[in-house]
Amino acid sequence: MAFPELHIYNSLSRKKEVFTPLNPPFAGLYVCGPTVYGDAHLGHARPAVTFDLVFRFLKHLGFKVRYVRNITDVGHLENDADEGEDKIAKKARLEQLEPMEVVQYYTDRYHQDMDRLNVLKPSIEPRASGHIIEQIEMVKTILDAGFAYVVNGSVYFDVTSYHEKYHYGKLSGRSLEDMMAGSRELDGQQEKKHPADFALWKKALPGHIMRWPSPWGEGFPGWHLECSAMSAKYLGQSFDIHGGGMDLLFPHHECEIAQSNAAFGHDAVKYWMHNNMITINGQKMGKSLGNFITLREFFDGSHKALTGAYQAMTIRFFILQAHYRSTLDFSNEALEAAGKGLRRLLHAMDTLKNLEGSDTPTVDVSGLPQLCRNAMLDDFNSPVAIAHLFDAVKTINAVNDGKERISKSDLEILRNCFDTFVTDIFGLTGKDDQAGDNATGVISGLMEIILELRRQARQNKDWETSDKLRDALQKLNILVKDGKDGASWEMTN
RNA sequence: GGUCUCGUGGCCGAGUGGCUAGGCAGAGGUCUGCAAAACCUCGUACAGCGGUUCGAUUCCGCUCGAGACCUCCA
Repeated sequence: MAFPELHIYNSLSRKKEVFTPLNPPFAGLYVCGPTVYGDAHLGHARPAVTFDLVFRFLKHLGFKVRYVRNITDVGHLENDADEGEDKIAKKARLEQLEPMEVVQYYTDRYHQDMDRLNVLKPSIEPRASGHIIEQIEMVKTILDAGFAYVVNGSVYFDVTSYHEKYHYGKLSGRSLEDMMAGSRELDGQQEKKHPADFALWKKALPGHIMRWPSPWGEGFPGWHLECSAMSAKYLGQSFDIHGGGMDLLFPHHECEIAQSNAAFGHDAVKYWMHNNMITINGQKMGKSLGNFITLREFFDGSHKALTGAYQAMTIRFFILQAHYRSTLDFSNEALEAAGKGLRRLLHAMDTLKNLEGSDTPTVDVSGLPQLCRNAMLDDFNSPVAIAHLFDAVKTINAVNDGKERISKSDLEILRNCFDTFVTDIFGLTGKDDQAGDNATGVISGLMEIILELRRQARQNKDWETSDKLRDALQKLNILVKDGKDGASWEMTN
């Protein structure tokens, strides 16, 4: 089977490259998932949606994709005054919970958020805590290869000796000398031979709750090891695409590269993809800055910076309307704009269902699928593909108004194109995700009754009753839309 | 300080050496009992200053400004 030329921007080469899978028709994709010690915020939605798009599009192209996205439940070290305390462990102690209880709680909530964003589940979602053995094995291999050393029950990666044979810093474009200058006093710094050395295995202090036995004593795996170990386990020692946020490029991914080379003797990853950050007031939204808004707060509008609640689909569309390598600035205005645009797009899809073909067409839309496809083949350029779809929206409306005519075959092409791109690839749906299926059914039943009563009132020119119903419904965020063929309604939060 | 991005019309955001995306807002219009919704029409913007070029928003240099990474971060 031949695949069309997909161009992917590779962070390693800093340019777009033609995607050539290692083992067609298979494609391996690994993405750094969340550390589950808090609710996911808008920033977490970016890689989730971005690589969901990659996942969906690769499948659309005919690849058999294995998508691995990990859950980090061992926690990374805190580098503040807490002397190397594990994030998960810290949260656990504060809340008087078992560490795994915290992990379970936030993992479940993460899944709920992802479901609402219509992010497909990855093929495998491995947990770091479930792969301690694999990580220990990898540390052993790196030690045997001579690229690590043991100090005091901890194992450190020896960047200096690694750099003699390989190139440490090739992903981030840093030199060892620079890192020397920029280093600062951290826990364990005295134990390291070089400031850039990083922990593969860390000895657990007495108060540390999360700990596992190892050849070097009780401890826990280093910050970067889990991704190397788990990607190798599920995708092999060489695989196609590794993704994650730009902020992980250094040191996390740089260290992953070093670990893989040290352990396997070659690079593991062919294409590195990095999504850019979401900003708020021009600044990165992030945990450390405390300027984040959780997805749940968006869904229910409870954060004080929000002027209202936003549907999950609005957030998804907002993200897709920007290219994944650009920063995306959040504001209420921008989100509202996205929501309205999305509604227009979905509304046109409805209209499309009812159009009829003509034998004397005045428009030609047969090129649309190729335009959308080409945009996506060019480094997943969803905003351009969406722009093409909006051009088609204009045509759809014109046909609907009787101003233009479309051929039956073009109509079929249009329907397929919207189904394929809007629904399958962009994962945008019009279904209301706020209420459960049961409640939704009841609501639409009630609305039918109410609108029928209102229709009767209007027939009798009883405008007072008609307007009263309309206004009352509006207060419940239900918008009544009077059209030529009667009224319809919509939830507007 | 080091490494690196970016600066597009009121807002969000694509893209390109010449043919000047798209969405939202705004203005006008169609429809409507009114309104809303829906639909149609309308905007030559690319930080500043130089340079290369027949021609630059797009290439180069400088200035100014913003941001990311260098420490956990998506």
